Amino acid sequence: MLRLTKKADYGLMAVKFLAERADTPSLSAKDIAEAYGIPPQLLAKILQRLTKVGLLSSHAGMNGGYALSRAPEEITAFDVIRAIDGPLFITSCDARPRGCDLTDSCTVREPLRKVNESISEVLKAIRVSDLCEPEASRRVVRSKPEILVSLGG
Amino acid sequence: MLRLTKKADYGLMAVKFLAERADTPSLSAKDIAEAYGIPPQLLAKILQRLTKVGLLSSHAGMNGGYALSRAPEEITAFDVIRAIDGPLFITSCDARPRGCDLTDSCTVREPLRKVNESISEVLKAIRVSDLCEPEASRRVVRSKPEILVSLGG
DNA sequence: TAAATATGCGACCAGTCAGGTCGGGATTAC
DNA sequence: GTAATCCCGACCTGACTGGTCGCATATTTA
Repeated sequence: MLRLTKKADYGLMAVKFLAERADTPSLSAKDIAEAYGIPPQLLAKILQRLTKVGLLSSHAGMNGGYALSRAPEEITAFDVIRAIDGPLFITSCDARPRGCDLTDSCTVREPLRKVNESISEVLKAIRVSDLCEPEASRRVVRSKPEILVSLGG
Repeated sequence: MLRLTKKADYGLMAVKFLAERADTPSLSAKDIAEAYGIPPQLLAKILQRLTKVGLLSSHAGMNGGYALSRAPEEITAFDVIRAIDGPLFITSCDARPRGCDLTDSCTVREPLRKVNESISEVLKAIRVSDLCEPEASRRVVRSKPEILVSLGG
């Protein structure tokens, strides 16, 4: 499995959409939802969450809507996903309260934590601006902090 | 979120356990479950799955149990996780039937698929033998196929 | 100022799924 | 033949995801 939620997908799509239309003063949740055919009210909640963490700026009222509050180069996939899905933990143990019952006996926690970090780095290496690139420019992003998996310590 | 299931955790723990005791002729599901305090019946099902895909070999009857069917160096975390959790898809769309409704409009699928591959590579770079290393030898595994995230193509 | 359009937010609901249990059948050692 | 073990499908339950509803608030415009 290891999949992220549909909400995160929607969030990424919306952010990309906003980035591509940075010139447009403000786009409403409805606009974006219609563009992709996703439930407007659901997307609304997602956008609200992204606004709350400061990735988007919002404007209520007529002709209101959302806009990126930072440049597309300054926002990573990691930012978006974490804002929506919460902190990502590859081990189900780490998902809250002081570890699972096996905290003591679990022997694969530590190595997996490292894997977790690697994945985070991969996601952090992807900027929203990367998502927007026209298909022509097939850039290859070498994930900046080279992926290391350090085991046993 | 983006976490793998508890079952996968258990599976990894069990495989590690078996690798560390390769000398022991055969270890039962009960043995392993008790060692870690995990539900025996649940672990049993997990081990059966791992057997089915050929990672473990089983032996019924008294003094029966499980053993790795390959050397610990020949089994990766990816193998174990995929056997238990199924193919890993970071996008919730890819999780089955011919993509979601948005297959056409979804614009982040392709980039995320690349992320998916990167994560797979990370997991493939982790061998069971790596999990077993005594804490002393703090090896650093440079994930072999250098992680590339190629976008827009 | 009233209407229309937006965001903000909490409550709620239904379906899915992960984690776990139960029970019965087949194998093998002693 | 009996005990230990693997094998396997059915089932249950609680949590969570995806989605909806309704209301309050903000802002523009006529």
